[in-house]
Amino acid sequence: MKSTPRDRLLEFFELTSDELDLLERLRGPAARFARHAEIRRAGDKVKGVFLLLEGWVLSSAEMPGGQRQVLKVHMPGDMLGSPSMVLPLAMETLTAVTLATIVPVPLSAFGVLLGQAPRLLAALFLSAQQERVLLSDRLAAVGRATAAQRFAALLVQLYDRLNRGPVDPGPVSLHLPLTQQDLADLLGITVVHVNRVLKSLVAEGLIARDRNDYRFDVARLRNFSGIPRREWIRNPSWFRPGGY
Amino acid sequence: MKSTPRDRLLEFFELTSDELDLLERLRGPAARFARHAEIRRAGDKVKGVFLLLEGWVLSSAEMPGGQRQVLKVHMPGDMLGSPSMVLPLAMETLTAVTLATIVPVPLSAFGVLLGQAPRLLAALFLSAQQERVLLSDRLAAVGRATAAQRFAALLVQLYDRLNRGPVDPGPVSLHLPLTQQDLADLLGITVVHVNRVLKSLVAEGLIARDRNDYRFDVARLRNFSGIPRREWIRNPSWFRPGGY
DNA sequence: CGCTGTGTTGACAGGTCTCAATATAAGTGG
DNA sequence: CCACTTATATTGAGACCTGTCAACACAGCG
Repeated sequence: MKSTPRDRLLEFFELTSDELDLLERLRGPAARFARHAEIRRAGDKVKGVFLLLEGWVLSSAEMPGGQRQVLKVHMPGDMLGSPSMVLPLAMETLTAVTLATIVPVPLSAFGVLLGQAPRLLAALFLSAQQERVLLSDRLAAVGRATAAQRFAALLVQLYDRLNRGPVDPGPVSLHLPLTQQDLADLLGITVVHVNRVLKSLVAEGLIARDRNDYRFDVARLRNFSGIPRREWIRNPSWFRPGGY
Repeated sequence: MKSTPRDRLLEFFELTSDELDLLERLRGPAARFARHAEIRRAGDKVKGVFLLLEGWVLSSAEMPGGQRQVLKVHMPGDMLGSPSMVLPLAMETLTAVTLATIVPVPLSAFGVLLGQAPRLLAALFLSAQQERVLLSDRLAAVGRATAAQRFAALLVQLYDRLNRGPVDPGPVSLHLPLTQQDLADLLGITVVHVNRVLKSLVAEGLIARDRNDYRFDVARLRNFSGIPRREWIRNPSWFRPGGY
């Protein structure tokens, strides 16, 4: 039961099959990218957005010193590169972390979408607001939490995206196809320090780790991270896209 | 020539006067908030969004230890609290930093807006993407830059919002109605450290300061900060909201 | 005038980074 | 399948940035 772009658009309210079909028709041909391949670089001219069908992708900003800050871990169903839609030159580099299947959506096609399917546009609008919430949580963690708490927050956030249950379960396991360098760029710390933080979290019993497989108690780790659980609205009564 | 909500919505393309009038009609009565007054607290039930007509407002997330991370400095014309639109409980606390005039927009009214004016919705969608870009730049600065660079980035970003010229001017001056505690919560550092950083930036000649008035060379400070200048699209050819 | 918020400074502790070396896993070409 | 190369992980020592605690200066306000 993997997530698709449809699922992501249906996050907040239902859409008709006509609306969803429109999205399908606008798709370009799917392309595959190997691990570590760059789908688009920051600074490239913006030609469109991308739908992620399979695999994980990182979007990151690059600093002058060659450092990078990973902005988001994208999973199947995500729309990639949408913030750069308002820019002539892309702000984020998109890098595959696993073998990834991607469908480019040219800006012209996206314009049609926005013009012809107001309810779809509304879904995209709410989705953009959701992304702002997630980014804000990341900013709060990076700005005001210790490295260990940031890692805890990351683990929990990734878990939340993969399992959207109504309540926190007990111990769970999670496989991350990310290198410690990826984690460092995600958390805003050094590779060396990532390693030390992992060791200390294991020592304190907050997580268990075998390679890239992590086991932890969601509620306990979330509490440790300091980032609250986010509940999302669903079919809000105030929302009537498409008129009465 | 102060900015209004109209200006913000017109950032990316033109709107008809009918569309803008719709927005005006949905406004509730304006309210005023004194310096340091809280307009809404994180955790409050989300009842709507707010339009900022006058003054500056901070939106911030709060951490368990009582710490806070300021997410954005809002200026006249901004829509406040929109990320929380997808949440039952607000994620950000909104605090006036100057005497502020604010118009609440209930969610029901906002729903009407989204349903009846697809072009307005499109403008809001692009605006949300723009906010994602700005938030991402902040995350990159907080995650991968020194405290001095973060402050430089903040100064330049605030300048950019107040003066949107096509090219970086030479020396400019800027008054910030923010306490050093505000700056600390914005940059993810301590008040004490803010003070030290300011002193060192002055010592190196990158900024001049008199109280809350700062003078600096925009291009030089931007270069020091490591955050690139963002150019925004305007009337993109691909964008045809409302159909053909 | 005294209170309170804000700014400033110093000494010290702690978290994180840098540099550097080694270990382990993964990938490649023969 | 092995030998080699490369990527990734791990560990240590010391420097640096930033935080903590505490004291004092200064400004705004009643």
